[in-house]
Amino acid sequence: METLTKRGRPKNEELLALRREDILAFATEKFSQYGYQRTDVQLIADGLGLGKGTIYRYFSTKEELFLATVDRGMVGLNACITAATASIEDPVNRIAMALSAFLGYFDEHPEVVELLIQERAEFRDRENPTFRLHREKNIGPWHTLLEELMAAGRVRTMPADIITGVISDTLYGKIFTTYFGGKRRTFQSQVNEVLTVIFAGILSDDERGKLSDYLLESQE
Amino acid sequence: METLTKRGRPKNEELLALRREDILAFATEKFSQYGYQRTDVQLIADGLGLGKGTIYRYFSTKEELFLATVDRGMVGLNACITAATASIEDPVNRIAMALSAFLGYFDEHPEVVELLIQERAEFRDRENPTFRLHREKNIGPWHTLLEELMAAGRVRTMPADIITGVISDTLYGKIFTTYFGGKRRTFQSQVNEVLTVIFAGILSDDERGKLSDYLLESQE
Amino acid sequence: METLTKRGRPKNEELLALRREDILAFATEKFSQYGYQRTDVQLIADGLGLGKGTIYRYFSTKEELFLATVDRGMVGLNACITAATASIEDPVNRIAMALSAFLGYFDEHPEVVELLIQERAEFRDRENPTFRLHREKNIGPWHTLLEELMAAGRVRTMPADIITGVISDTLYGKIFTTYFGGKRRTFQSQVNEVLTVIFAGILSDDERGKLSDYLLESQE
Amino acid sequence: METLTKRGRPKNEELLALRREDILAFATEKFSQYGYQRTDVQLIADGLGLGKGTIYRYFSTKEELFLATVDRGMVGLNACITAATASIEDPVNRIAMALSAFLGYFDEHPEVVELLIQERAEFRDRENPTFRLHREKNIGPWHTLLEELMAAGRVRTMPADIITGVISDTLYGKIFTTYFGGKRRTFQSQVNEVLTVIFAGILSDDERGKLSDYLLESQE
DNA sequence: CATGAATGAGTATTCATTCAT
DNA sequence: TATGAATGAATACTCATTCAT
Repeated sequence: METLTKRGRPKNEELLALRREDILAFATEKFSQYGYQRTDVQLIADGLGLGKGTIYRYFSTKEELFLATVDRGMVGLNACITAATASIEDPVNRIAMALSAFLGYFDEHPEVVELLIQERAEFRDRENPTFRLHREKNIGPWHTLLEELMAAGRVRTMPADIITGVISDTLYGKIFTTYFGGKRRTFQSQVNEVLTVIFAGILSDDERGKLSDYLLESQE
Repeated sequence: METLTKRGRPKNEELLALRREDILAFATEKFSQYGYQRTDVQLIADGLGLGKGTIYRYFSTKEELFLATVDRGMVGLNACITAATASIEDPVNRIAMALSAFLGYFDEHPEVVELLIQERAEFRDRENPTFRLHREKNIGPWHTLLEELMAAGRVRTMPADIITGVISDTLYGKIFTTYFGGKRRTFQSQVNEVLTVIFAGILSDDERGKLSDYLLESQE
Repeated sequence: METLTKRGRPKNEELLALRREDILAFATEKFSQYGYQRTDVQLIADGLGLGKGTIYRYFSTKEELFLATVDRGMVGLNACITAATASIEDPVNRIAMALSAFLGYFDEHPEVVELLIQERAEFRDRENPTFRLHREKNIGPWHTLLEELMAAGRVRTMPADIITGVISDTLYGKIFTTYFGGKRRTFQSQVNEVLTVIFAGILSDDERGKLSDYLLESQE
Repeated sequence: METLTKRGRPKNEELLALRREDILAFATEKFSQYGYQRTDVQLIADGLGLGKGTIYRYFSTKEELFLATVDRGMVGLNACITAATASIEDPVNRIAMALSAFLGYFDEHPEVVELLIQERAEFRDRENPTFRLHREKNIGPWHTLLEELMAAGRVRTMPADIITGVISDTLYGKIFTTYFGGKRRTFQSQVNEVLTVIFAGILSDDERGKLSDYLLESQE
């Protein structure tokens, strides 16, 4: 019957989504700034000029709010990698761009690194950490790509998940340790270091000769 | 320290034996089990059969107690690496053994990984995270070693700190991500994966041919 | 009330029918089920398919809504007693029927017992508890009746309000304590127990011999 | 080992019990004054000059504290009845004294009535309401007594639990309804009313003639 | 008229730290 | 010296009520 005579204040879906995004953006900032435990929900509400109850209308617990910020961060990462690699034809270059986009995303959004670390520390017992859910959802095409490159002799033959595993470890290790002690090097040099070592390890002898083609150029 | 000045029979051996080390060992277990925030000092006191006030006689705050457990973990790591590499003559093998000992230490002491993560999450603003203090204290000889290997043409020429940086990132990334989602592979295969990729990246062409010599042998 | 002035077909019979009575009936159920404090207005609105604001259009506060449910319960009690005694000629029988109807009402509507208890607990400071307002409004004719019975020698001579007081206490005591610990006996046996003891106490010696005439018959 | 060398601040059992009693006494006052819900634990702590945490050292939840006050009230009731009936030889008189002591206890401790009502309202779902636990624990000897009186022909023959049930209902009804609307009559006249009606109902014809012997004398 | 989004006062409970014994 | 009783600041979450649409 509601479909016929819509009564009462209509809800504005668009506005709701905007508000949700506003809350997540601000909560991301605060959680990354103070850590999960020390971020009072009141602080978030105040900072947004909202009542605390309003926050709880959108996220029923502080934990849910926090995990939603992590998810948002990973969605952003994925979008960034997709955008960066969309137009790259050459598969090896695609991989290089993906690594670069991955590091670039966290370079531009260090707050997301904090969220990952906080999640790891405070919710260690979660069965499926957010980053892992996203990794599993998005890793498939890269495995396919690597296997094609192996077949074409451009990458050394080995199980694809060893490669993505090491890459993943390296990248996560890098973002964690980088922000562990403050940035020490430029984004560009970080990317090149990773590419230099990892590509040297996985590329076939032929491709290894062209390694410098895949590095970021100095932006003088 | 009592061993020097103690004369006569102490009144209560048993109680004297309960000291810093006992507290730290138990606190390590609990902090890694429940996380920093959720570990009550009371819990630690109870588990040791001590009064809460006694804990505070050894460590003046909970934070100090926690950081002391992290430090204890790093001291243990260093001792482990030193012991593992002490009798190895060949420098490349020493490096391989150090990597192996590093991974092996955290494999045997996953609780120390937790401590590092907890420290990172809860005390992000510390100027000098414990692991970094220890890294800086112990990295020097390895840089020297690498430079000698470069001079001898066994390792590709590049700044030594890039190599140790990548190794460090890889290792930390590995210990973090490994315990992120539960262990996925055996210790041995982890070590070999790391060695395979990293040594392929840093060794000179000659040495790369002998890569398999440095891997752990299957323990069938 | 609409029945007088309504002309033409109302726009939405169904919605008009949802009114005070529907809200009160549902609120009675919920208040008795969860207690005053733990019954959210939202719960009532949801259960009725109404907006929360709509509830507030009928009752300006939660307290007002609650007290209206208690009043409704007492109105129902009164109607029940009136109906049960309307056609009884013999005054002693009328009293027996009134007691029976009283117990019967709460037997059939245990939710009203809850409302009385909740009112007592949550609004103790009200000058005039709902049940008392109704008692005072309806007790007069019973006093008159008792006095006539005393004059006729069928009831022992004593102040009528002592009798109604004890009866009232007994009945309220019974409904409270019955639902205190779950029902323990059948409605019929409860009525007979009360009648046995109370009538034995108030009836004259002559009438006491006929006591069994006033008891409920077994419904085998 | 503690038995030998007792270390640390010794606990003073006596003081602990005193403190517990102080807390219960004050909490009884406040719970009966404001009701369970509206009594802030802070209010109790403040009123006692204690920290809120101290209250929680003695009672781990507000609910536990509250239920302990109810239990304390029932223990007091029992002690009062025991003391009042201890030296009474005549069994019928013992019963009269017990009823009198019961009503007298609640007359002197109206706050306990409030606790019972609050318990009923807020914890309706408890399997064993406090008053019932105590009733069941203490009712046995009274049943025995009544059965002996029946055998001796002093009380009409009927199941003893019907008598104690009606008495219990009447008494609880009286204390509830009395405090429902404020005291209306003196303690003495209440007792006599109850005795008059109930004893008339349960005593044998012989004993009924001596009913006035069991009533409280006017205290001119 | 009807709605439900927004609000924010209100509250039980925890736990690091102190200090009297 | 060792203890553990006492403390009170800190904080997530609820829900009656309002009011813009």
